[in-house]
Amino acid sequence: MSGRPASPHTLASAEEPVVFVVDDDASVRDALSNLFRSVGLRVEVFGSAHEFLQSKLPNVASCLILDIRLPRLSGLDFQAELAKADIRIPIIFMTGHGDIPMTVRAMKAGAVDFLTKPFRDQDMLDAVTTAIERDRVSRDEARVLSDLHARFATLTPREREVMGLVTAGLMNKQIAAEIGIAEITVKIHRGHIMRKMAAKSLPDLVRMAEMLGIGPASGRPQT
Amino acid sequence: MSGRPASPHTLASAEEPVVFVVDDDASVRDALSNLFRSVGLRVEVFGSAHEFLQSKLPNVASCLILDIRLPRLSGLDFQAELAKADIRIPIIFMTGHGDIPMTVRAMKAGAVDFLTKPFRDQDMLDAVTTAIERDRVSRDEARVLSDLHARFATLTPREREVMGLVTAGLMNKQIAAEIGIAEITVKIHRGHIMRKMAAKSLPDLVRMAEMLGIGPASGRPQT
DNA sequence: GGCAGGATCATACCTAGGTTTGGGACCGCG
DNA sequence: CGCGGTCCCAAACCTAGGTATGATCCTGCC
Repeated sequence: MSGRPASPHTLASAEEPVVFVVDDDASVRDALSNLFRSVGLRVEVFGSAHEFLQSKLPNVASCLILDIRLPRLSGLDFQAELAKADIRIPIIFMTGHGDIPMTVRAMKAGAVDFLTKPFRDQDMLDAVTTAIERDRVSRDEARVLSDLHARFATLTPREREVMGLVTAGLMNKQIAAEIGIAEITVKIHRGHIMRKMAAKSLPDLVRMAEMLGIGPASGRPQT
Repeated sequence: MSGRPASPHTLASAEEPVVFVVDDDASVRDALSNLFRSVGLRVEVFGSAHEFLQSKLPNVASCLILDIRLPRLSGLDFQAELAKADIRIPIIFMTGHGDIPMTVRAMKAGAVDFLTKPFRDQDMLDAVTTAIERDRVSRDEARVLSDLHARFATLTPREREVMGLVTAGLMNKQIAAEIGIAEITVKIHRGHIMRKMAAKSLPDLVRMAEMLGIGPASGRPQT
C-alpha cells in the first residue's frame, strides 16, 4: 500500500481520458490538438480513418472527433463501420458544409454532437466533456457486466436453469417439481450458484439475473 | 365512476394511435391529414401550438408532427415547453429552411426525426411508425410504473424503510439491529410490505424496488 | 374523550432455505 | 481404465422467514 497510481482492476474513470481526432487537414488537427492540450486533455491525432483503426485503442474513457467529409471513407460511413465492428466510442462530428439529413443520420446513430465549422472552442470542449463522461459511464457498466458474464459462464447448464427459476421467484419445491428432481438437489444447486456468482444475498442474485437478462425460460441463452 | 367503457386497465397499445399535426399552413395540414388517413391512421390537425395545448390529449399512443417554424412559438421552443410541462410525446420535425444547429438541438432533445421539405411520403410514414411505436412502449412502461407507485404510496414510512433494507439483501436480524427494533417487528413489516405491494415473492419485490429506484434510503451502500 | 392507525413486541408454531456428510451413477478424456 | 466433473439423492441439523394471537403505547383527529 504505497503510492501506487492504480490497482490492476481500475475503473475506466480513474485514468486519464483521451481525445482522438481524425481529420485529413493538418491545420485542423493541430488546432484541435492545441485546444485540448490547453485544458489538460490527452490527444491523439490521425490523418485518416484507416490510421485510427490501426492504432491500439487504450482502455480508458475516450471520444472521437470526426470530420464528416473524410477522404476515402465518409465520417458517417466510418461511424457505421465502428458500430458494426462493435467499437463503441462517442463521436463528435465536425462539418464545413454538411446538410440536415447527414446530421439526422449521425445523431440517430448516437453521435454526441454535430458542430458546424467554424465553431466556438467552448462548444467543442463542452461536447468533449459530455462525450468523455458518457464513455466513462458506459465503460464502467461494460466492465461490471463483463465480470458478471464471466461468473455466469462458470455455472453448469443445470445451475443456470435453476438460477432462472430461483430469480423468477419459485420456491425450491416448485423448482424441484418443475424440472423433476428432489428439493434437496435444488438447494445444493442453489448453494453452488450463490458461491459461483458471488452473490451475498438473494436480492443480489436477482439483480445479477436482471443485468444478464435471465428468465425462467432460458434453456441456453448464452450469447 | 360510471361511464367506463373499456376495461379498467387497457394497454395503450390496444387502442387506435393518433397522429397530431401542428402547422400554420392549411395546405400542409391537409396534405399530411390525407397521407396519414390513406394508411388508416387517425389524425388531428392544429393551426398553432396553442390550439394543440388546449385540446384534450387522449390516452393512446401518439406522436406530433411539428413545423420548426411556427408563428408565435418556434417548434424547438414548443418542444422545450412540452418537456417542461412533462408532456412526453415523440416529435417529428419538418422544416423548409432549417439549419444544422437547430437539427442538433431538436435531436438532442429527443426528436424522432427531422425531415426537410419536400420529403418523401414514405420517409414521413416511417418516422411516424417509429414514433408511435416508441410512444406505445413508453406508455406501457409508464402505466406499469404508475401502478407500482400507487402501491408504494400505501406503505407507511417505516415499511418503506424496511423495504429498502430487505431488497438490499439484509437479513431480518440485521434490519432489526440497523433501525433498532425487534426482529419480530421486522417480520411483521415485511409481511405488510409483501401484501401491500402485491409481490408474489422476494425476487418480485426486488424487481419492484429496482423499478422504483429504491435503495437502503439511509445511505448505506452494501456492495 | 375516544377512536383509528401506526409502531412496537412476545410467544408459539410452522415452513423455507441452507450446509454437511456421504453416497451412487454417468460421461468424456487422456 | 481411472480421473474429474456433473448430476443426483438422503439424513441430520441448523438458521431464516412468515403468520397468528394478543397486547401496549402514542398521536392525530373528530
